[in-house]
Amino acid sequence: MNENAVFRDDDGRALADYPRPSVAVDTALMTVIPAGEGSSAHLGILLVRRPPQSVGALAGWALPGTFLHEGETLAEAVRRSLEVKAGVTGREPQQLRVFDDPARDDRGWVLSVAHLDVLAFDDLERLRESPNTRIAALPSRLRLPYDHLAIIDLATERLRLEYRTHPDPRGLLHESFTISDLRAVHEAVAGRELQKDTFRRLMIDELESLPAAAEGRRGRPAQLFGRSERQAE
Amino acid sequence: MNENAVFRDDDGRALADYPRPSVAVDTALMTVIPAGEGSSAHLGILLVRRPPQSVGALAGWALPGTFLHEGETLAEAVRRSLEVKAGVTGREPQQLRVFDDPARDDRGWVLSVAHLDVLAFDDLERLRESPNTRIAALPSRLRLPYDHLAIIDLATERLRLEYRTHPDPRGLLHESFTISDLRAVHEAVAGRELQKDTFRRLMIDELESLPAAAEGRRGRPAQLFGRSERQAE
DNA sequence: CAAATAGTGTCTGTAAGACACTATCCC
DNA sequence: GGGATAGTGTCTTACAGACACTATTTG
Repeated sequence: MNENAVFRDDDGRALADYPRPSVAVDTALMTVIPAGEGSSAHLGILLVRRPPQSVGALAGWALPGTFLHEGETLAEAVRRSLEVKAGVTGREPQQLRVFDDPARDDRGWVLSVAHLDVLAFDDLERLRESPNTRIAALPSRLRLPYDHLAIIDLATERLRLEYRTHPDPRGLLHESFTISDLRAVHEAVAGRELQKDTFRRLMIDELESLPAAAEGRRGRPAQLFGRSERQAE
Repeated sequence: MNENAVFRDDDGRALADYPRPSVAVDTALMTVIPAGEGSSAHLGILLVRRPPQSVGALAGWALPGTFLHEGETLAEAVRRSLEVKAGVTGREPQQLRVFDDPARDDRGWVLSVAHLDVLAFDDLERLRESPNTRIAALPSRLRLPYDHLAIIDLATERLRLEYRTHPDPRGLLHESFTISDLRAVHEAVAGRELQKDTFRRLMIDELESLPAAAEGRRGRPAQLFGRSERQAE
């Protein structure tokens, strides 16, 4: 501890003199919803039902969030909020930006640090029965409170950047997959169709081929790939 | 105000129940120091002298920063700290990230939101006489407190990204300049030499040529350019 | 003239995009 | 064989990087 600077800031005022804001975290937990009948794979976002006492004029769904506790890092607060509110274990929450409009929350002075986290759809399957969570397809027409729509936009943009140059940096696929599987994920993230030949040549160097082919599908069986070490870069 | 949710969070606890962190801003105000005798143009960072009561084991220089005041946005706090600590008017503070290690500041629980801002060297000239500020060349061997070295690295990286694809997004040059001037700035930001022919062809489409040539220099006079509208993109 | 800097012509290698073809499975 | 999907050959275009040349000034 610094003996000279007993809780004083650079301006010489004691820290306790300043009013302090509440600091919250809000998380866009994104996933790729697999293709169903008539729909191709698409982005999804985890929403949680807001408890009755905090429901205002807006709809009852929101991004999971919580207030930062003392002695806790932001990432820890994000993981805690995902666990408590949705029973989901997050992975690598990544900061997007701080929302700092002093009037953004009518409950008081609340800063919110927006985060992005990503989980494979399988890991979210268990939420299917819970009435307090949902996975909404994007773009969503739901009305969300605070800056949550802006957070989702930022998160989508960040995710697109990450997937633009790497096969599966966030682990949306599991141990083995075909290049078609991977392309479906990329098309969902990018929000547009990708050419199969160009895509293959772009990704093939960063994948590790497995000694097996996909089974039980139509057409010529495809080579299976795994995540190579290079993906971490 | 929301009548139903009288200062309660989503978990039903009153906001006042939670201890709140102090929130600070720290700013990497960067510039490009023009070429002198024997040295080419290079990046510089504004440092301010820390007042005696806050000086700990580390050296007496730090990035300018302050605590966030009530009712203030982060950008406003950044501008205020630049004005108060260095007499400088900042431009467009941009968030880099939140430093959130609970133990990062031994004065207490302090989150710091790191920012990047940029000023042309001319606008910093007036600081020359002040003993409480300095513009340090980068990379600096100074020992700085807290996470300030990490902030500078982040800021440098961000600046490189911005200048990689645009002529002068942050206004490091004034109304008119030659492509050589512009290249000197880019070499300072990138930290390496750039080829003059490739650089010219990369930038020329985003510049607006002025009906004049540079005077008072050696060699063939160069065309002058201004910032075109496209630079805002 | 020489020195110095501005600006251009042009070749090379790489890579994305696009089209068309071949390959191999299931029914 | 027909349908479906996997995978490749190859052409075009674009563009960064590099080298060498020409252009225009000052001293």
